[in-house]
Amino acid sequence: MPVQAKQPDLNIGHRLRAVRTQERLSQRELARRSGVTNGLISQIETNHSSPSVASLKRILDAIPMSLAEFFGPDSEDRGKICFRARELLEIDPRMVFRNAPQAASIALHQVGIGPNRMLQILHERYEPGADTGMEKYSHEGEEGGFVLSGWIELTVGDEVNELGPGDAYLFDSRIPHRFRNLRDEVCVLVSACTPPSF
Amino acid sequence: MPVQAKQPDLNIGHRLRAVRTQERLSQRELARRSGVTNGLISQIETNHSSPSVASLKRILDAIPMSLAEFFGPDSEDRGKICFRARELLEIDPRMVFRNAPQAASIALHQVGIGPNRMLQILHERYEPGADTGMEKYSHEGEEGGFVLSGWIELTVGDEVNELGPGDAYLFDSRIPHRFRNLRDEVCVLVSACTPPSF
DNA sequence: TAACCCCGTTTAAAATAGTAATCAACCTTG
DNA sequence: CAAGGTTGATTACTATTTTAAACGGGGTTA
Repeated sequence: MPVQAKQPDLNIGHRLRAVRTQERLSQRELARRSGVTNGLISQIETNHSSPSVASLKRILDAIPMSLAEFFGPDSEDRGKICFRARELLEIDPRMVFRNAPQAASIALHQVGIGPNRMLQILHERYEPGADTGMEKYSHEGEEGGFVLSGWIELTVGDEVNELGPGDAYLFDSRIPHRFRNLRDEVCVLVSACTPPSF
Repeated sequence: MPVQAKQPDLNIGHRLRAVRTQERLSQRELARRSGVTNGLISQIETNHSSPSVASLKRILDAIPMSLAEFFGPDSEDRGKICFRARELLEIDPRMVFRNAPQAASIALHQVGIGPNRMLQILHERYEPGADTGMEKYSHEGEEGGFVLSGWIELTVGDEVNELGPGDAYLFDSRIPHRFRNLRDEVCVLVSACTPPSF
């Protein structure tokens, strides 16, 4: 039986071993939980066999970890953890919303500084009349938020809604979208996107 | 040859057909570009065969699309975008914080339902004395949040901080962490993590 | 109608993934 | 040191994927 490395670029074996050991599981224990044999896990981790996605899913389900997570990018860096209210990074809205008619009346405060994060959290404040303009489309990922006070009109694709306190949103960043404050009252919200788009 | 559906839950076939047709490619054309046979693509799309990850990768490379993208949230699915305050999904804190001494006094409301999202946004409410317990370590990704009112003690690794209104945090989910409300006042915050861990 | 070109599906053979069992090596504990 | 437990790796054997080549259908053109 010739033994040969099958997928040098797609190192499933290394990744699987990494997640398994991080979970402090033995091959046998993971095999028991996932319903495959320990031999298979050994072969996968040593790249002696390239699993079917069905098998890989069964194994990851026992972690549990999604296939998307498994194939996703390794997060690496660390940095500051806590940020005081006045430490938040103020961001110029005109740098973000290029063609916004009323960008000046938007205040953005970002949690953390590094561009190397997977998650970007913003405190956003929209004065009456504030308008981001229709953003063509940003990068892959998702964007969501939670309205704290006031009202904001959110346009995503051809869907339009006005959200109030306690309301929230979540959408695919690739769809063109726009935020507008139509009311006389300031609107405040907390948003998050992944990965950072600016 | 008995024909049977193999993976009803993990509908690779449907997904692959979706991305292929969106690329305006025929099975044969995609087969030519990826180096597999058109028959295989047909069988995968009809769920008559469950591909190895190696095969799936070869096919996706010809799109091109990463495995993470492929298994990520459906780029096509019509997820809801806006969620009214009372539509938020209430989550049982005991399901999230397994060994929490005071999990019952934590209220969690999630934006969106699907487990297939890249971004999980939560509205969290900690009663006085609430405690998540030290979470051993969750999965890869980042976690961040923004304190709206009250005070919360956040322990990440060996770093301890108490955060108040306007303060925020952001850290690597793999580091053990804990939230505790030491005060007499309710603490409310909005958090986000990527990717979803539950 | 026939001849052609594309499409997606199906079929028998070849290649490979997956199983069950065994192996040697490493800890513990007595 | 020996017994009993664990670990990860390896081996024949079986089940499944994957290939290569057909099949049947729907257009277009002559």
